[in-house]
Amino acid sequence: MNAPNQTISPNCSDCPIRHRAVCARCEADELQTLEAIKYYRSFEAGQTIIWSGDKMDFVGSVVSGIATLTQTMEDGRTQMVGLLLPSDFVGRPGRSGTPYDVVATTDITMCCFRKKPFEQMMANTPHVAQRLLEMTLDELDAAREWMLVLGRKTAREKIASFLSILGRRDASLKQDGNSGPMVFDLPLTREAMGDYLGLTLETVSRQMTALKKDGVITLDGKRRVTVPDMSRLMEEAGDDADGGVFA
Amino acid sequence: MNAPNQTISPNCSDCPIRHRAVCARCEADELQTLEAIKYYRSFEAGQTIIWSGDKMDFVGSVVSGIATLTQTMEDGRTQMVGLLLPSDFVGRPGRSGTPYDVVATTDITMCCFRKKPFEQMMANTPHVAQRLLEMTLDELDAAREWMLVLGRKTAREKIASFLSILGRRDASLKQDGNSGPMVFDLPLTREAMGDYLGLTLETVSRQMTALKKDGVITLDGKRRVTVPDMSRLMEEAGDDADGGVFA
DNA sequence: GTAAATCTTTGACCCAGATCAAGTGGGGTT
DNA sequence: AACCCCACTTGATCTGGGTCAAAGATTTAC
Repeated sequence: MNAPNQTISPNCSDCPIRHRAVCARCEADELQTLEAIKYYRSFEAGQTIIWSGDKMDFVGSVVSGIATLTQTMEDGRTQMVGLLLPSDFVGRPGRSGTPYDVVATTDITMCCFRKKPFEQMMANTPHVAQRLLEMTLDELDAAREWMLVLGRKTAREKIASFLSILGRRDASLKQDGNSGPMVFDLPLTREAMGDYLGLTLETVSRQMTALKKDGVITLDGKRRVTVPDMSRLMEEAGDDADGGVFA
Repeated sequence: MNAPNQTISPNCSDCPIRHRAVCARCEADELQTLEAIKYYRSFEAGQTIIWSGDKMDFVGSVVSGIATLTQTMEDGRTQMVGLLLPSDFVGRPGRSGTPYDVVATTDITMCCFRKKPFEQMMANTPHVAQRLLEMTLDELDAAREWMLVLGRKTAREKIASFLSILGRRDASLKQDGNSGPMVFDLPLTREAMGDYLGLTLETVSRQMTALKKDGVITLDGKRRVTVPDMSRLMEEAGDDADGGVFA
């Protein structure tokens, strides 16, 4: 269906992901194999990277761009079950398929490893399996936190939770020393936000407007968000002050 | 807070969990250590096994009884994020705490391993880490499937999804050759079901009545459910015929 | 530069599920 | 047997968010 570009790159120095993903250890001696089997792959905005049920012959990390994990019912209702931002890992070592679609929301580049050799390497390198386990536990925590959002929060709280998570993710990526107001771009349309939050796009729009009116956020255009007071936003989200995990 | 009973048992022959959990391999040579450090722990219905935020110094499997994983907001809204049935594994190797409460719903017995030695063993036994990873991926799939339920399904579909998952879990435990109608007991109150499904207890009750009236299920008392036609139930749940994963 | 296609906002109305408020019924205890 | 305690059911009403519809506002295409 999609014919992705595919380029081989000899080293990982341009991966901005050392600190989170597996790729983080590309230079460790025992992982030189990773370096050897690594390749880059790009997809255009809107392309489906993997279809639900398809076999997936690689694992990898997002280098730049954004993708979503979505589940769809026969009648078209869809729920986003994950958001892949730069540095996030995709892949299910030991599994052949995915139970959800992976869709590029923007143009996206990924750093990939073919699954077979990756798994082989995993079997020989205990700490990689442990690292993978750790990442998977993070994702599980995030998914469970999101269950609370979906099951029990109001529309306003859902939007605030989303913005809060996104803002924190964004800040940690660009290593903001959280000084001053937080500014970031929404990587999703109102409809995609609705699919993440279990809301309609109209409700998303209305609640964004309401948060703006109440001074919780500022909008510059439709997509650029400024949060003058993070703790205020988290209060709106109904979170404990400490905030939560989200990958 | 809770002072659980604690008994040391010399072997795992009474664990009905060989096929799923880590304990499954108690007899493998390389895992004799597991046998050595194993112990049993019992909790009464209603006891909180671990409080959110507490450190958790063990991992283990449920031998008998049922426990729930729940998250609670300051104002008391709660969302169940997982259900632990016999054979399910609890624990976060490499993590010190849990981000949710683990509560015994019935009297429960668990087969536990102290975390330190368990982790040590994990580091030396690659396939255990891989097994753990696999189990965690299962849980992640289940959590994501549940996100679709919470975010996009109607009350009736939620109830049907819950019954369908529970019925299948129950059948696989007692190795039913799915012959004839499926019968099982609800391990949860209407309120707990509501907390799982993001509904109020009244809505749960009403939808149960409606499913009964429409012949999708039969109720014997409040808790015993009969499903005459499983595919009918799954249709009500809005699932693809193949059904989904749930741990 | 204008047209077409999106994405977003806003308004009017409606309905599924929440909330509030009585009941019902079974299982213990004395 | 009479009482209590809980889990559960059922009814009446309310409301947050969905649905339907119609404009803006941006971006893309030619």
